[in-house]
Amino acid sequence: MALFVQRGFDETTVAQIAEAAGVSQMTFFRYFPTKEAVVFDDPYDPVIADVIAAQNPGLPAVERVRLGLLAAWTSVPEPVGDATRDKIRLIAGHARLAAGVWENNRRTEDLIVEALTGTGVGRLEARVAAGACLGGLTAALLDWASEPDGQELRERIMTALVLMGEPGATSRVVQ
Amino acid sequence: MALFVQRGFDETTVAQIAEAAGVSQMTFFRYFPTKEAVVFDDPYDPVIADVIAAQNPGLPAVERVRLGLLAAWTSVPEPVGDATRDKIRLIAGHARLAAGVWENNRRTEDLIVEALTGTGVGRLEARVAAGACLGGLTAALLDWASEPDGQELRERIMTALVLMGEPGATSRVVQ
DNA sequence: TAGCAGAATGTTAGTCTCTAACATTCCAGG
DNA sequence: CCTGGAATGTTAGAGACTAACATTCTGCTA
Repeated sequence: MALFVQRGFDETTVAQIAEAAGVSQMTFFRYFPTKEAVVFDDPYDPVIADVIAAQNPGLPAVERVRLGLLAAWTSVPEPVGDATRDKIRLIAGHARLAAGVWENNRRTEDLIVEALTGTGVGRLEARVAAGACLGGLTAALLDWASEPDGQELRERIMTALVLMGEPGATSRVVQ
Repeated sequence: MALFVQRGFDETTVAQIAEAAGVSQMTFFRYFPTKEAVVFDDPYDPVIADVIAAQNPGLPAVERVRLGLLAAWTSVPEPVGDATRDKIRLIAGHARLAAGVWENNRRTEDLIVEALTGTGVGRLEARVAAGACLGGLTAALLDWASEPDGQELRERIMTALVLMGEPGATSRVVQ
């Protein structure tokens, strides 16, 4: 990550990473399936599915996902150091990496879809709801990273999730 | 595209494509910057921005984007042949290509953001609105391709856009 | 019609990511 | 000590893409 931040993603070769780590190129690929994987090593969050499933089933699917994500983010502590910010900034400034975020989001999307269809929501509706909310969330994330100032990430995400809904609807969140 | 559909994207080499086209490998790269570019050669739609800008400025940004896209899709004729369906199916079944859709969506997202901020919407709000709506739309598109049956694409997209909004709000569309 | 300029295409050689097959070193337990 | 498995290394190669340079093709002019 240090090399990426310093010289850029494309400009850093796997050979250089391996050398900096005092290891052979082969060993690098045994730990990371691809060069991109170094950037996308986020732990995956199964809590999200549970929180979404817990939202009021009487609401439209989009609202349940939105309120669920909102609830999930309020309970998560702000773990954002410079490293995370650098990482997201790196991603935001690189079209190929930014697209790569979606390879990761897909797992989360599937998880959300599963949680929704399990409670009787139609498949298309579930997919659209998940895709829309993750789309808004990701846009906010990348937007946050592109800014020089240091506003809190969580606050920004919360704002984004609120912006996505009808005014006043946030009072229906189930923790 | 025929080779991709027949043997798969990863299994088809540029050398094979070039040979099938009766051309050298070098010439291939002079027409397509990357192998992926063969799949993503959609013409870009500047109409979208105009239609979105035309929506009622009193509504929240997400609603304006949503209703704008809805209006844009109703006016577009259904141009979906087998070729298009094959293409989308190919993308939907390949994680890397599916993520690549977002490299394309980015242009559209920027266009929408520009249209919104031009009428006084805040940048974050505009980005989130655009990201969310494109997220839902893309989810519907990929979901459509993954199905065996032949429901109309436009109908599917319309349904998706309606599902994203509050019930009854669609009456506010401005053509 | 000959010839010329520029566009299109080809050749060659190379870099870089990633894979596979096989060899080597390291380390814990018997 | 020594032995078996894990971690690491070496070598060779496929495949996407780039750069420098050579060649052919095409349309236009003298």
